Amino acid sequence: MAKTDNSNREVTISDIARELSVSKSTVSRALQGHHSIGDITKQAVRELAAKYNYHPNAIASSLFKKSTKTIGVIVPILSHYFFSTAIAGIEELAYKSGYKVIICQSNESYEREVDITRTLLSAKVDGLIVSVSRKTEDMEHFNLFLKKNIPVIFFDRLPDGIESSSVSVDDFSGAYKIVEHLIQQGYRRIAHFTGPQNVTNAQNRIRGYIKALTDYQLPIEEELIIECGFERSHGIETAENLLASSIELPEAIFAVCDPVAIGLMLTLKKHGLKIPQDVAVAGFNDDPTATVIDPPLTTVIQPAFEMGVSAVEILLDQINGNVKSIVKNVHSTDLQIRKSSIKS
Amino acid sequence: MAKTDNSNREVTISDIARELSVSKSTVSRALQGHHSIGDITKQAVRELAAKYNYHPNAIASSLFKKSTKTIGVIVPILSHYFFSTAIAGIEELAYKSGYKVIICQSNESYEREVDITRTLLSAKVDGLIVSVSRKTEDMEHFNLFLKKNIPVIFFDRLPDGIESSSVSVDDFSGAYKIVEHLIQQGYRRIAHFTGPQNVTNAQNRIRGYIKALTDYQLPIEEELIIECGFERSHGIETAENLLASSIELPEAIFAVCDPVAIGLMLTLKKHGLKIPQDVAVAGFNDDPTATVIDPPLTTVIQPAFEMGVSAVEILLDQINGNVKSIVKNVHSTDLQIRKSSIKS
DNA sequence: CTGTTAGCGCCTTCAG
DNA sequence: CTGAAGGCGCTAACAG
Repeated sequence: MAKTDNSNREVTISDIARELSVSKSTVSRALQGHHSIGDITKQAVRELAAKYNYHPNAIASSLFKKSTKTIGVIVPILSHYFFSTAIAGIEELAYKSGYKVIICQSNESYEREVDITRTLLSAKVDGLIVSVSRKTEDMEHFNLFLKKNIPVIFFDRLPDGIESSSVSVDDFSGAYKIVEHLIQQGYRRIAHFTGPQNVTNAQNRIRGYIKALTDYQLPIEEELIIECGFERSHGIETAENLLASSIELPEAIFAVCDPVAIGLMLTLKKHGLKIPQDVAVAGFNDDPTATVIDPPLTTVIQPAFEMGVSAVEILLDQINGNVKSIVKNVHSTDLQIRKSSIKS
Repeated sequence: MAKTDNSNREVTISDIARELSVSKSTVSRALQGHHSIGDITKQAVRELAAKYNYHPNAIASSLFKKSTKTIGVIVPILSHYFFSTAIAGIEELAYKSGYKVIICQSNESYEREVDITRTLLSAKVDGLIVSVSRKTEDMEHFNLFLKKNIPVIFFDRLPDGIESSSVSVDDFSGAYKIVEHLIQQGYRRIAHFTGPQNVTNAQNRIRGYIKALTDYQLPIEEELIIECGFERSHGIETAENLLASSIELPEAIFAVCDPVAIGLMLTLKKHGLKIPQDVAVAGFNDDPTATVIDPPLTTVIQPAFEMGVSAVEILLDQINGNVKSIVKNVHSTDLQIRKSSIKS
């Protein structure tokens, strides 16, 4: 118990070096299994490190190496199934690749998103994976990363006006396929509960919807394209408004995502309407609730977990300089037909 | 373009200092709004910092300050509603308090959990919030944090044999209340689909179940306490096994959590059984699916988001040394009675 | 009000 | 095969 015994200090390579009467460099090299270190030394260093519960200070190492082995992730909201599943995929590959994941939620606020990017820039993340908030129009805060050569991968919601890699699903064709399916079932007057219009995936789903109607020579009725949010509560609200309005009830409704479709179905059922007899419903996402509701919901499968994995794959390629060019990864979608859309 | 122009280097306080012909300390102080710096200097420094998109290197600062403003979070699986919602609460308060959150999922693997703690120890997180994997029996890896005076808060699933603060719900009384409700509805033969037994909350729910039966002088039938996992698939499997077995169908089933209850209900319905007429069902969690299934599921509300917030509150208190002693935060639960358990 | 100095813990040339 | 030295970017005494 010398007076230098600062009992509550972390053990460092210096401590180990001193005790073993070798230099810090030797310890450092031994710890990382450098070939040019004698086996006896290596062994001794490792034993002492284990004995003292030594854990390398990744902060110090990052400072030197200019790489934190950390990736930042920004999503609008963590508790949504799609996002939490995508993050599970992100974390999975990141973990296997030795990367840590810092997660942040923008709560759909532009200001918070900007603030988060500042924090992440300071944290010196090696890369960024983002699904932008629906309030975000200006993309300068992401450009800061690109200027500093920190790769940014956008997923699900892609921003306009910034050139960077992305992972998404083919929203257009997914929407097209599901609307086509409704048409083929014999539904003619098909409404669409759409998402906020500054979010690209919502735009693309509308386009798919319109294209399908057009291809099948059905009229596009403006009043049947109704703006809505992404949540169940928005689906309920929009459905209530529709039922209270003078608009004649459509034969089928394609909702921008499953939570909205679920809200819609609950509302229809509450009003005594039968699905699909009175109104057919289709969603997007294949949320776990889709198979729970009665009747089960027809939807488009969006591979959330795999999208997260893809985002990390692309990100690591860019971090490691394997790929310089911009990659636009578009996952294909699968139609999942269930009873909510089957004309009996 | 002097030859020292390393164009792709990050701007540091040294660069700003040089350009302004002041010392690094002055820049550092100006940036953090130190009172003893002249307004003109301060102004000049800030303008230049903004012009160069300067972002303080939090890594360097952490190295000096021995605090990373980062908290580590370990959960078994990210994509479960309870966990993703709890994490949303964690992130919310952490963000407001200037902390970053590193999330990791153990995938219910003990080895991975241990490995993650090593990474987090190296990352020098200021604190840890954990829901242990169901395979975890040995807690030494968490003791390492406590030995180094890094606070650890356990939530939801509390480990045996380690003294640390925790956030949980009163699983015992939640289970007691819901079983009592079933009894009061007139159900007598009540089964319980329980969770893995090395997880404390599952244990406590069993205890609540048994206590309620005992208090109402109903027999405890071993064959009606059936071990199950925490997922919908486990509920389906366990329900199928029960239906295929020689055990007489109970009047009501209390499932350890909503996903299991949902799996159970889907299976019962598939077999043409009516809920609650043939079998009543109750769950735990108030998952979003509970209000979607028909009939809506009676459950116990567990305030996931608030639990996350509480965990961070306690953690920050301990990090800041405000509270040294161990805090056991137990949230109370609320019974949410819906049609799945109402005797008609 | 500002500058000088000395690290935080680690890694990697460059010498032996 | 090993050691010495310097520095990553920032901060906080300690001096002016």
